Amino acid sequence: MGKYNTEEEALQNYDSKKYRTPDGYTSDIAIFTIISEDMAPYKPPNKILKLMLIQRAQTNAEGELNIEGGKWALPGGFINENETAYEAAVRELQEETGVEGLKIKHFGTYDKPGRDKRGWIISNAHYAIVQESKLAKRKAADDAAKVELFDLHEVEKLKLAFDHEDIINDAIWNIKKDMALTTIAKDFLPKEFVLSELRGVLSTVLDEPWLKIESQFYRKAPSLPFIDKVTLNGELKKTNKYSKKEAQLYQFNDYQPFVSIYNANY
Amino acid sequence: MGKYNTEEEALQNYDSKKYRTPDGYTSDIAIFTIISEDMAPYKPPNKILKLMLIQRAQTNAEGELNIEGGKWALPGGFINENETAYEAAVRELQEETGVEGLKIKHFGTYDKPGRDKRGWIISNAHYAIVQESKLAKRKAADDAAKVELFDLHEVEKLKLAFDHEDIINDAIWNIKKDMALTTIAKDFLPKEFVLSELRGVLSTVLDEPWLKIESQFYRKAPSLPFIDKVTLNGELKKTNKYSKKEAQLYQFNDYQPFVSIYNANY
DNA sequence: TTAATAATTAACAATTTGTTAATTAAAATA
DNA sequence: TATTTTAATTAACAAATTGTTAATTATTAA
Repeated sequence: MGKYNTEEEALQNYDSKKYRTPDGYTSDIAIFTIISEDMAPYKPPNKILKLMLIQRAQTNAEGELNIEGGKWALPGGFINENETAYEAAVRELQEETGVEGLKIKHFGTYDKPGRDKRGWIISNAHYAIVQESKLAKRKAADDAAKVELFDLHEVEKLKLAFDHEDIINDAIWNIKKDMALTTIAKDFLPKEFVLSELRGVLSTVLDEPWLKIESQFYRKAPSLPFIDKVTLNGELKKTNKYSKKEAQLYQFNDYQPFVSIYNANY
Repeated sequence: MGKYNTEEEALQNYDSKKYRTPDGYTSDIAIFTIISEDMAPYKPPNKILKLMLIQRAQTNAEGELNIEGGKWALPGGFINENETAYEAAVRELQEETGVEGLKIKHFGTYDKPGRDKRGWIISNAHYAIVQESKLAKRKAADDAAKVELFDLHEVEKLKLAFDHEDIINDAIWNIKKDMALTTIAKDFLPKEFVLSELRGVLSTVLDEPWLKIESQFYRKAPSLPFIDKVTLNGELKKTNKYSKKEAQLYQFNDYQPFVSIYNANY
């Protein structure tokens, strides 16, 4: 027979100090945006994937030297007891950039011993997709000296804090995977878009022959089951935003594509 | 000028108690196996996906009432300061089942406030794939009263501890996704297998027409780029293990298939 | 008026599907 | 021994989809 007869008694006696517990629980966010460079009128703009990073301040609000000060890092912060890592990421995205209601996804946990000199600190990594326009009102937060958007090849050259180089590489890998396997492309696009815009977004991360060869993409795309031609009272809705001839507008529908390696095209 | 002039000084002064920290950091593992039921000689066996669960003991080693005692749960335990969640999962898999060197994958973090009555306890969820034969030597561990393999539809009826129902549903969803998109089927198969075995493994979790319709699967499968026909000094290697007529043996190669929803077959 | 441009359609051979049927080899049965 | 049964494998063929090249369609710019 045990010392405690009810779960209540056992709970009251539970000692969380029996095990060594983490010194911190944090959320980091890789914030991606795709910027459009207008090359010429009546031409689809160049699209480039960018990652938002902050430069950690040398000193904190109290004037103390900051850990990993001066290095570039993913925005993020400590998780509160009454929220999940995901909720903290949403909150921090709002705090860091002032934007909300965006696509955000947890993709990994980083807990390698020694990753943070301050102690046993666990990071939950998320990526977020933000429309370029919304990032305009971004502002430097408490700990951030600077906020900047980087090309992915520029990121490689930066001095990054903690294990953020690993996290960023995983984030990029995850966004590529999701771009190929899910309809997240829609989070980088306006509600109604033309095929060249869709191709531009996909091309920022994917490098497959069916995408690179224009004619192949344009022949297959109109019959993809998860996008529809936009109609306006029975008429096909078209636009001249990027071309002289009118181009058909498309929008994503609710179809959830499911693919497999066993019936794919190779 | 800050109070500290070097990072060393700042670090020494860093107070991990400034933030509320978690009360525990754990790893849980959904251990899957596929059991083969021989239906008749010269017939491919029925394959069924099973999940290994433990029944939490009513009392612990000290005779105290156990939290969530009597309920079924995923095996798992506390993570040590000097290891990652993944390493803890590997260690615990070894402790629980005595097996090692298996496919194991982290698929989620569970940290909803209130998920564990003992406090702010975070779980990192993994799934593992274990050959049925290796599970034979499984044994009940410290906290476990019983260890059992369950069909997925049996699991739904069990009283599960903590938020393990959510974790298990996510584990099943992840194993389906990975079965469709990666070559993990190989972890459920012998090194050399016949097409009916491969189809049996895929069918335990997938329910697509190209798989259900026998003739379609058998016509397409031989040309999949990630499996090869096994040869033995120039000759095709065949077997009679499940059929009267000899069947071709196949093995996975290193080809990493990459699929996308934009050039899939619908 | 003409050239240039991006979107779109057309055309067609090559390949891949979906489907049904035939063939093969060994075991089980009569 | 002859016949039937079974699972694997091949064959056959129409339908659909690809890969590829070329033509067509509105515009704008020259």
